[in-house]
Amino acid sequence: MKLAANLQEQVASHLRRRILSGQLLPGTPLREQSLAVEFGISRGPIRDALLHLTKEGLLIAKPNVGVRVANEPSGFKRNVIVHLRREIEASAVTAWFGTRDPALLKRLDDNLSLYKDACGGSDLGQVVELDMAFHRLLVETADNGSLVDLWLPIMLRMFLRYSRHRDLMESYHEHAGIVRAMHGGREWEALEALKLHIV
Amino acid sequence: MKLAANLQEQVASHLRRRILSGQLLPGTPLREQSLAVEFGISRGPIRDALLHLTKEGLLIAKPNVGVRVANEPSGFKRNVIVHLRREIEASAVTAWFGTRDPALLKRLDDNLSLYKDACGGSDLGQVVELDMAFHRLLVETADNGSLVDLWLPIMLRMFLRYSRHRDLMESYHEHAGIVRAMHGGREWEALEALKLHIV
DNA sequence: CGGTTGTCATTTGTCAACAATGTTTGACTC
DNA sequence: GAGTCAAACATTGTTGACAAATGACAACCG
Repeated sequence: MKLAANLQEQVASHLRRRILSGQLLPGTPLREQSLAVEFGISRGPIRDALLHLTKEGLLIAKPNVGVRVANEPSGFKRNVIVHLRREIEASAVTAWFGTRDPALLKRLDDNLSLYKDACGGSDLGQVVELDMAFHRLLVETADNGSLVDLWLPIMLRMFLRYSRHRDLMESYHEHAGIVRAMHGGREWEALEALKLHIV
Repeated sequence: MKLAANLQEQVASHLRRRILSGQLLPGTPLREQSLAVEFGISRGPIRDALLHLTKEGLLIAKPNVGVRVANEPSGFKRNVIVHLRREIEASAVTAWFGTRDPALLKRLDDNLSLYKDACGGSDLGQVVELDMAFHRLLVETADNGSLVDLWLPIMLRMFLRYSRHRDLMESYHEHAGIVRAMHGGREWEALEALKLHIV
């Protein structure tokens, strides 16, 4: 985890985690002034952070009224999101099989062992963090990470209902299966496992 | 064109148009202070607007340094973007064929006639505007427009190289072909025309 | 001469006060 | 008692001043 230099990023990261871990439920309003006193800073950086999160799809904003935590996507929208994520991550994995850079495998292995522990524990925020980190690693490797900014808002919208749709340990085994196929150089198997994992 | 109440939106729209129409080339730095005096307002709303456009992918930001107009996506990234746009817009059109609401056809027809004129003229900004409006109409109809915020940043990134990759009049005929198939209730033909149009 | 350090101008980051807008409350009318 | 209006409040929008970070360039040292 890298710590951001500017307040804006710090606030954004903090709020993002609180939303994704379910501490802030959909519909909860976020007031600039309250957050400012909570973080002990002025409203400026708070505004920037809220704008960030709004564009990422985690908050929705109404002019002159404020922002609140976004609702889970509808079934229709979620279905589209699933296909988009598959498209992006599959493209990245396919690209990796062109190079088979072992550096990625190392990082995925490291992530996996942490993820396994987290799934056993009770810190949902940690689980979300590592799950996202895993997929981010996949996306980052392709084309100098050019897909990340495309992928992130899509991923985040999907994770708005994270807590409700997953058996954590099963999720770990799916990750492990993907990495195993990559280790073995079995491209089709990796892509298939990835596709089945993203639902 | 709807005029936004707050300065932030006005600035964002204005800059967005200048970028998409090619008046601001990739790499061009945008300084908060300069823009503030140019628009005759303070730096606050400018900041917000730049943050907006950064999240939309039109600008890239470096902390403590500033923003500049983003480069065209790489070939690899562009290819992914094409698939994402196809997925989103095809989903929307498929959903429309479930209802066949004639209101959309009316709006598309109106857009088409304006678009035809624009493609004949020389105002590239106008052409871009109407082209985006056409596809936005498609996306907006499905699921109460829930796909728009997903679709917009993807669309915008693709339009960063708008001027270079299109014969305008041919683009018009492709739009017309899609609408024709929708009028006739020929779903497969509409989807196929859409897929061929997005390249 | 190559590299390093210090200074300076430029630009973004942060802040607190003020203005404008939206929402709620409560009196007033019918 | 239901509806309407206005005033009070809460919240976001905007502003200008100040602080901190960055990059360029010149002076300095090896």
